[in-house]
Amino acid sequence: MSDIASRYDPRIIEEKRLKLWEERKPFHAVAGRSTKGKFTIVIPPPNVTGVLHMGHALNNTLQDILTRYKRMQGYEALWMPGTDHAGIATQNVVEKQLAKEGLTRDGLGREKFMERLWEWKKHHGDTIINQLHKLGSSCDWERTRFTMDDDYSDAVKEAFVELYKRGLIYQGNYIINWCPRCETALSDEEAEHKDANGNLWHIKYHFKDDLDNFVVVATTRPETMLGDTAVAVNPADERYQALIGKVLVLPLIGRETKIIADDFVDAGFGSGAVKVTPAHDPNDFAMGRRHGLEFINIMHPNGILNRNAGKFAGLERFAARKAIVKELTEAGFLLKTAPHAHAVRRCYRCDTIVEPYLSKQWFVKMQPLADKALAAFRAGHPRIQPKRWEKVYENWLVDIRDWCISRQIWWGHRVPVWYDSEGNVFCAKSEAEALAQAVVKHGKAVELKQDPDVLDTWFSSWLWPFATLGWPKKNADVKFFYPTNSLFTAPEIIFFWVARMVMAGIEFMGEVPFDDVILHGTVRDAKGRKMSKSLGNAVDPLEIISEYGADALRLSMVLNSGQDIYISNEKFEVGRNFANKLWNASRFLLMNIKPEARVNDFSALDMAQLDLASRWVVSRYQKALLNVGQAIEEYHNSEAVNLLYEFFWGTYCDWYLELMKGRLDNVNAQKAAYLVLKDTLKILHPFIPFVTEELYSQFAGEEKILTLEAWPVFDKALVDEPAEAAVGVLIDLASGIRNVRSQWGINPKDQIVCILSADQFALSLTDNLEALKRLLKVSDFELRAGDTQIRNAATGLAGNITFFIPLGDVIDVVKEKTRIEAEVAQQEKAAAAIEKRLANAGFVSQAPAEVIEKERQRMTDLRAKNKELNKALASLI
RNA sequence: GGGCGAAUAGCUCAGUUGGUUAGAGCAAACGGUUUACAUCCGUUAGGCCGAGGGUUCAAGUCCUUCUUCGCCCACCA
Repeated sequence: MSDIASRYDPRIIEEKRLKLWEERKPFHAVAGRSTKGKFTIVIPPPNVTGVLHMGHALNNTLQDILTRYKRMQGYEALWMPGTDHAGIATQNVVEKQLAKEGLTRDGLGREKFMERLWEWKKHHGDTIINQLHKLGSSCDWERTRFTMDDDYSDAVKEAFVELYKRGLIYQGNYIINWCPRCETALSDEEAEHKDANGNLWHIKYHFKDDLDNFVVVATTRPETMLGDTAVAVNPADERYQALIGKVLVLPLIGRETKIIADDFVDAGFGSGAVKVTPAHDPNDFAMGRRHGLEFINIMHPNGILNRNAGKFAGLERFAARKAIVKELTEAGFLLKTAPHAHAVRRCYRCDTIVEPYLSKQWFVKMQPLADKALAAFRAGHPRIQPKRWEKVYENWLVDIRDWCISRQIWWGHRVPVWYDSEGNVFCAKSEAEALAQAVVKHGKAVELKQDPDVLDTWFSSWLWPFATLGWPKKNADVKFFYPTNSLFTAPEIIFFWVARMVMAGIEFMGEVPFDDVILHGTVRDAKGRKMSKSLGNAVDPLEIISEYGADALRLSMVLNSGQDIYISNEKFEVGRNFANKLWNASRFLLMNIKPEARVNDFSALDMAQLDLASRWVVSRYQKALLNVGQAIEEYHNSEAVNLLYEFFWGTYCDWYLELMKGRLDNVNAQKAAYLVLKDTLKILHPFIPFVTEELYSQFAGEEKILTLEAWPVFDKALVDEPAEAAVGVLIDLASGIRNVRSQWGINPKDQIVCILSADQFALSLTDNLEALKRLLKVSDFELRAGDTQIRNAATGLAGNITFFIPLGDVIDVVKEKTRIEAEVAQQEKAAAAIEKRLANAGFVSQAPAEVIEKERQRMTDLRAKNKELNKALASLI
């Protein structure tokens, strides 16, 4: 240990710790093992296609902090890892790969395509899990789950069949969000609104019996006119009342269409007349149903116009738009084109503009589920942090809409529904069960065909908190670890995932799946932009780990976590430097303390004989321990790290270790120094697991798994307010003077030793030392001049009082004078302000007595301090 | 269009139910280092707390209006 390197190298140490964790598997959680109970977190399963990015790094660091902390506290802590099959995303990846080989999924066929998908999963599926290891995540890796594992599929089928039985799943023809590129339905959440600058085209629809006159309709999607089956006006709109029922002729294609009246129409918008395309617009669909209109689908699923589009058939939808506008213009039907900003829905996976499309899909009836979730939420479950998201969550539940869960892709859980030749539906967990149902119905075996569609990825993820534990089996894990305690995730998936997990939890387990939901910020670059591959501003966590270390990555990220997190390379230096400081402070101790000073706990300290500085640092440590624990419990991680940073660096290293240097022969003090640092390593461990565990092991003389060591217990008896006050004064005094710090010390008899440097101002401190002596009740103290520097100066300039002042310091004395003068003025100003306040009749009559007393005391203190400062000032000149 | 949030030092943020002279880290400038650490130590400078109005003995903190930014939701063709 004495030849321990003076610089911390995270690469070597982290690799070593990771190997040890792999061998010993310390993160494995066993149901029922701890008497203190469980602590459960489920990981937000990253997409199996994913590679670790900064968002994951933050998310997983936060989870790891809490998991390690709870584990140290004696809870049976389970952090459940896993990945999500990410239906559309994964299929897209593999399709791209196929495209490179000149293959398509249709060309390959469902079976072969699925083989390719599984092959891909086998080779690339563990990438992100491996990367999570490197971050130091203390997941129970043996339990790693994938949302398409066999037993997980059982859970998905169970959920579907159960909801179907309960009447909460239905199939129907509705307008849904359709992505023509992915050729699948999307849920409302998967079709994101994005602002776009479009046009509002005003088109003339002429009357059949009066071709010279016309009605003007405005549209942002002129190609949909090919599917128009009515024009609607508001029944109260006087301009159109007489025209209701009249027949119009659709431009370009000549189909006849009627004017209908519907309250939906806003007379104030555009011309007040709306073209109605029931098969290609959700509102028009509703109107179509109300008025019994014809539904004309003009488009193939891939966005190419079909034969209902007449001469425009075969054109892609936007090419068709262009062509139609051109023809309308040429034929004189286009009245005007006005620029129009509006929101367009886009596929959240491929950003393609979504087409409202009429098709037969499976839906979950959400109202009954949402009602229960809402009731639970209003009873306080789950708690959401930060609180401002609570309303967002609540509003979504209030305005709940049914969930379209079928997808026309292949990668995913197949809809567990079979049809007979007549189209009868048999919903069952297996084909055999479906067949049995069919036999009951028909009295004989018939041939069944399974629904070709798969389920929305989120239909499996919403079961994550209990399906990962083994549900629908009622095993010990489910019983012990459910419900989970905390869920850490990004606000983006509050609807996709969080709200739906709550619903599933209530529906299938009878209990909300987590107590707390912590929504953390987005990781951004230094300029505040979201990190993205396309912007090229993404910081790769793996690069940071190899350059600065995983500990540095974690510490810096947590330290910088406010609402959003702004990341740039130099921020990781803070974390790296901290780990190095920790390394060196430990090195210093190990080099300087005797073996018998390496004691186990504070009971080994002889408190009665302990020097002032050690009593001080022990007391400060106890307070840090208390506050850090509290901050972690409240999820205020950045605060916890700040406290630790300040305590370890600012208190322990900058002051205590420096004071220690004067009395390295005191074994009792060595014990204190050792104990405080050893415990500091413990409370730092959840944040920076690698370096702390390595050093802790060095201290122990054997390899330790720090997350399995007990969290230190706060001991109120070790809090020593007088010692804190006394050393506080010392520090106050010393801080004001350049370079005095290392010349201050407290000897084993609790006497202050002041070795004055070549700084004349220091001499003036005699007065302050007298005051300090009184305060500390120290019977005698030494004033000793003489370090190398002073001696050197003295040799050259003996006999002259100015020999204490090296030439450059004259300027410093002047500076010091200026500084004190400014301080005096400032304090006088403050004292005057308080005096004024005290003279204020309203203050005296209305402020609480203790506030007044405090203010009085403050004023007295300020004035007294000023007196002292003035004296010091006088002695300067 | 509806809702939510933010605005404090050059940057990132603290600032507890109104009650010290508004703090810290980073960056900057200056200075230091034979003796754990230059990934170190010290010092300095830098703020009408976004703007206006109000409540109060007292406002960074509470109320109100405005400005700017961010986020979420949304079927006005």
